[in-house]
Amino acid sequence: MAEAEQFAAVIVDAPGLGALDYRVPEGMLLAPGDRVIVPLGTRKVPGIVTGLSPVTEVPAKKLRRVAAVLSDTIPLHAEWLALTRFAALYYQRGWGESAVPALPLFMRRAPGVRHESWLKKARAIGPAGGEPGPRPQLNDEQAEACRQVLASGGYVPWVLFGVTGSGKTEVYLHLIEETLVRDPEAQVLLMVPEINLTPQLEARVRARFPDELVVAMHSDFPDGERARSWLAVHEGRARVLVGTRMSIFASFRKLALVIVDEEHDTSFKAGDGLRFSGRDLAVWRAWKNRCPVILGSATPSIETWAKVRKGDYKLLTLTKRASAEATLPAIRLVNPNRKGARTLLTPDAAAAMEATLKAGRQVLVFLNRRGYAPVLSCPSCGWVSTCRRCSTFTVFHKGAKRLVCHHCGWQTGIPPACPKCGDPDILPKGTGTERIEEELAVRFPDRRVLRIDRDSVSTRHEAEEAFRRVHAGEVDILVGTQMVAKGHDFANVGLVVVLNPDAQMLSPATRAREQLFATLMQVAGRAGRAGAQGEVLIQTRFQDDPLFAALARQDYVAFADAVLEDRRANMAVPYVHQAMLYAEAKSLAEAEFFLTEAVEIGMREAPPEVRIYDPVPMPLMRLMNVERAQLLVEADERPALQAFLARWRQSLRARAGVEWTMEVDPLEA
DNA sequence: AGCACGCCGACT
DNA sequence: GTCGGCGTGCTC
Ligand SMILES: [Zn+2]
Ligand SMILES: [Zn+2]
Repeated sequence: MAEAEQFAAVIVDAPGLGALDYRVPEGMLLAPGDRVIVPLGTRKVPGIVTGLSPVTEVPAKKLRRVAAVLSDTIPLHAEWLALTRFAALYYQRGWGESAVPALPLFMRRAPGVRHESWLKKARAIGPAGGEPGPRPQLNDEQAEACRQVLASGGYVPWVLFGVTGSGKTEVYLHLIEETLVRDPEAQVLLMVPEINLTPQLEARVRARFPDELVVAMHSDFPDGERARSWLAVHEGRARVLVGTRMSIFASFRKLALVIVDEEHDTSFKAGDGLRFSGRDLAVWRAWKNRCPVILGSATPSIETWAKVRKGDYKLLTLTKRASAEATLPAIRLVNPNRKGARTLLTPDAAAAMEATLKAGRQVLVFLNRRGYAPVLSCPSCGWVSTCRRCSTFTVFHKGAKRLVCHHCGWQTGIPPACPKCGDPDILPKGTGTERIEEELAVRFPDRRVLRIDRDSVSTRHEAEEAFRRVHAGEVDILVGTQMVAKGHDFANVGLVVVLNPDAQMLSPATRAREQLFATLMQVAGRAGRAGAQGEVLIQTRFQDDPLFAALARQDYVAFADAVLEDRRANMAVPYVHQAMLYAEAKSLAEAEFFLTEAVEIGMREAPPEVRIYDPVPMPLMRLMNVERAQLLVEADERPALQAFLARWRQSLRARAGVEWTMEVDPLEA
């Protein structure tokens, strides 16, 4: 006897399309969450079943049939469908656009001939085995933090606030252990900011839980490996997932704890595609799963701190450095050399370096600028080296003998003379790590200087080798960018010199100050961790700025409270909510024209509480020969903004030659 | 997003 | 006369 006809609602990765109805062929068994292959126009595309119904509104002649169901594993869980749907609504995209690309390619392709054997191999991975690694005794603060979290029930967002070296990781490991013990099916997500920190932490987690399957996920993984981890988590075999922001879209069978390490790190925010915040989605996911979420940081982001102050997030504080003999470094502020001086390095800094080196300790010189000089320029006519494709300078790299665009990678050779006036005396202007390295080699001829930045160590292996040399004492002076601030402890560094924080002090970006504070706290944490007190010498002409006073006391709370007060007074984020509309075109005029039209449409649709600003060129106006403009939209209340965006997005009409995207909660506004 | 359809400029 | 440029619109 023939069964009643059934229709499947299927989401696909195409903009502006909702769920599409398809006929379910007789004999095909479908459930919500099943991955399918469906015809779309002339193509066959992957899709996800979101519902099944005996009726449809779609006219019969339009209806087509589901081509195949990918039945190699259990359907996607309802919680995962809810997550991707929320992300789509919140970040203003189609459901299919958030859900389908979140699956590894392997999980959205019709199975090939080797599919079965791959699955068998993928499912064969098991725990590391061996003896569990050491379980250090928790100090009373760590123990109290764990006690509070474990005594709580259901959804509670916690901020684990602790300085570098206060033992946050040990708290994570303890909470993970307890979570896994309490429920044999429970799974944990541990998110970390950067790929190069993943293997380190992954190894530590694996060593601690040798009898459990611990898997990793990050964008450097080839798809096969990503799919293997994905499947292990989806099927509930993996108990712990360690990964970067993309891992927030993993499908969990029973998520029982979410941890976001270094939650203030900007890498949790996706810069292209669906511009989601991995940290914010982590909080949503914990809420949905009625489980705790831990946001760990020595310098929480200002939006997170606002939630602590409001009482939305609960605070756990670790004040003690785990190694008892470690003391806070002494912070000393000195005036920078006057503008136009030959070098960035002040006599004060040089003298302090001399003393530290004499005492047999290492020096870390911090400068957040790669290359020899940010630009090459002609003193006679004012010519400056610029990128052919972007509206920016090309950076002078002396060793490589190239001028390089740090935004698009375009390069060119060093011109022998000024291309404009022929003057042969073109000069590097400003200072990067390469130049400092050169200067220090001259100034300290019998000291060994090592530079660590993305140019000097491009592979993970090279980076490890460089850090090994520092640890082994084969280096006296270490010159580095951001790269040295994160994750690595240098036990014998007695002095940190911060050459030019004023570059960031002068930045107009809203978040520049708090990011600088976080960076300085991090580099300061590199000094004095092996008993003797370390020193941090900062060259700045903003010595009265409360930022440095707070830094000297390592007082994040005072700093963050002051920032919040300022933001409230100026009605800035996080007290207002923002979205940005970006337009890209061959010319700035076209991009701005699109946005001007968008403003007109918006003005008709916006309720009074939504404020629409004027279109302006993006800070980097031209990138890769594409010119860009942006438009800021703001509201005091989130729901008003979201409702407006949803409607506005539908009204924006495509224009030939103009690409547009929307970003909710932009980092830069 | 793809992909087809369609309407105008320049080549065999 | 058709080859291909991309502007426009549709996909259950
Ligand atoms: Zn010149
Ligand atoms: Zn460029």
